[in-house]
Amino acid sequence: MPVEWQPVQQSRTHELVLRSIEERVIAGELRAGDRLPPERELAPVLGVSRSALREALRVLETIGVLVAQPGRGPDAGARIVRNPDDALGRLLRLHFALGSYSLHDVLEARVVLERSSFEAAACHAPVEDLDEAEELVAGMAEPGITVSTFNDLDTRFHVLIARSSGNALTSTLTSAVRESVRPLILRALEAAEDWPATARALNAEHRTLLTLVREGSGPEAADLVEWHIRGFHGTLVKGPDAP
Amino acid sequence: MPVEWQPVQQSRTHELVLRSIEERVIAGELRAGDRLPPERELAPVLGVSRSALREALRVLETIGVLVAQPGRGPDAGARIVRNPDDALGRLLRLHFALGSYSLHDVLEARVVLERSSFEAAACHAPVEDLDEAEELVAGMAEPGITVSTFNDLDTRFHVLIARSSGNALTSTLTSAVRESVRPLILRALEAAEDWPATARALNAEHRTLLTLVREGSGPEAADLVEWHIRGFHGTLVKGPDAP
DNA sequence: ATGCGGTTGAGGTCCGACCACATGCTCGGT
DNA sequence: ACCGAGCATGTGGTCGGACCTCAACCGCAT
Repeated sequence: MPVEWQPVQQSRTHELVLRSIEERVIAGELRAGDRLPPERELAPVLGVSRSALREALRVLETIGVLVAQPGRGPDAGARIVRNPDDALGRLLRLHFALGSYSLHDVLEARVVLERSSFEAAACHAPVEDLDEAEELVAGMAEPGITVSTFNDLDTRFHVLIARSSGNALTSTLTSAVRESVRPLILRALEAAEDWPATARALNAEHRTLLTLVREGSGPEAADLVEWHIRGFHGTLVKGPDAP
Repeated sequence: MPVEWQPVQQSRTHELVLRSIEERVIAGELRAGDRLPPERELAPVLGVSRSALREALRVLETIGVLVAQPGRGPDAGARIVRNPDDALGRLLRLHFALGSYSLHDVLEARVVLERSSFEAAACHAPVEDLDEAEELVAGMAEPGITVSTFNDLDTRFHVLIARSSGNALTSTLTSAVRESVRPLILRALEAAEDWPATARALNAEHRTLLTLVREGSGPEAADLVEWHIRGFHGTLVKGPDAP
């Protein structure tokens, strides 16, 4: 009485290679900073062609686990690294574009993640991060600021707070989720009726948020950022979205 | 007075291909279900070799945006799909193994995400999902259950609730985060002093959680799941972790 | 000692060939 | 007319070799 019939997946070679390297990483035999043997050596050792190996390496590269550099120095070759942010960002961006996730889903995720970020940041954010955030807010207060620059600084503001919360994982997730809706937000801002007023209003919230974080008022900051995000997304769905 | 000097990034060919396809996806020209031209046609059109194209396709495949099947039917060839879960799972698993994220980070992320999941599930989870969850809980109550099976069912329980919350994004994230610590949890459970008692205690919490969700008590369910997860991770850090 | 060019080894790219597989069609037998 | 065996075709998957670019290194000439 088998519970379920699962399709027996024949493995393509590069998947085998991938699994092999993956296992080494999970077993702790490969750690950040380690170097892999040159492709031309590793391929015959694994018993596959260089193409197959290269495809596996490429996958690891897009996951943010590997970087490769030509040349000869100590930095050359394939090295294990830890750079999840880009990979996660691209992943969510594409899937959001494909409609795997609705705008509502992203909104809720942002609220949940950023509430947590701001609450944690209020507890233990380094002052230098807050000073940097201050500069970003100041930058956004610039009169005559373009939509694009504002969007840029806004993203960096939210991501910075997430990073300063001390939690690398939620920081990465926050960043990726924020990135995934960036083009949408950009379009919405461009369609705003009174752009300077909108910018001023949004930035007033940023300033208040920063103040709350500085004085350690975690819950208040969390509530405000939820309101901030929800308000923002509210203008999104009412934006240039009537098919 | 240039604002910043940015390193001019020479792009590797497959990155260009990737960007090109990515743009089509984001622009909405490529949608889920669409098929790409055969590799042998597409490569010369893009002006690159098949190898370079294949590397780009491989990347898209690991992101969960593409699947490829040989053969000739209507299902053959490269098709755009939406399957973010595996990709995200592998990504977090590897990065957790590499130490990009501490156990504490994962704990906090789980708490935040699953609180949200359970709260939302209490509001609008389909009854069939809850019935399925009921079965999982019953399965975990089985006397003499092995650690491995329990871990399996536990994972499915949490992921199921996340999915039934109606938010695809937080569901994916929850699932991926839970998966990333699965081997760790497995080891911790195996090291438990009184395994049957531990299993009973954990499952009593599951049952209560399910009841709370059924009766729509969102906040209570959220609080309990936070306690549930924190307690669990508490045994983790005190577990077989003394080097 | 210094500066410059060749050498070397790394990844990046390309090409051409073959393999495995599933579909779809043709052809022959019934 | 029907039906099954078997070949043709088109797809991704794999392989091996060749060449390119790049960066460090070595050694010669200044």
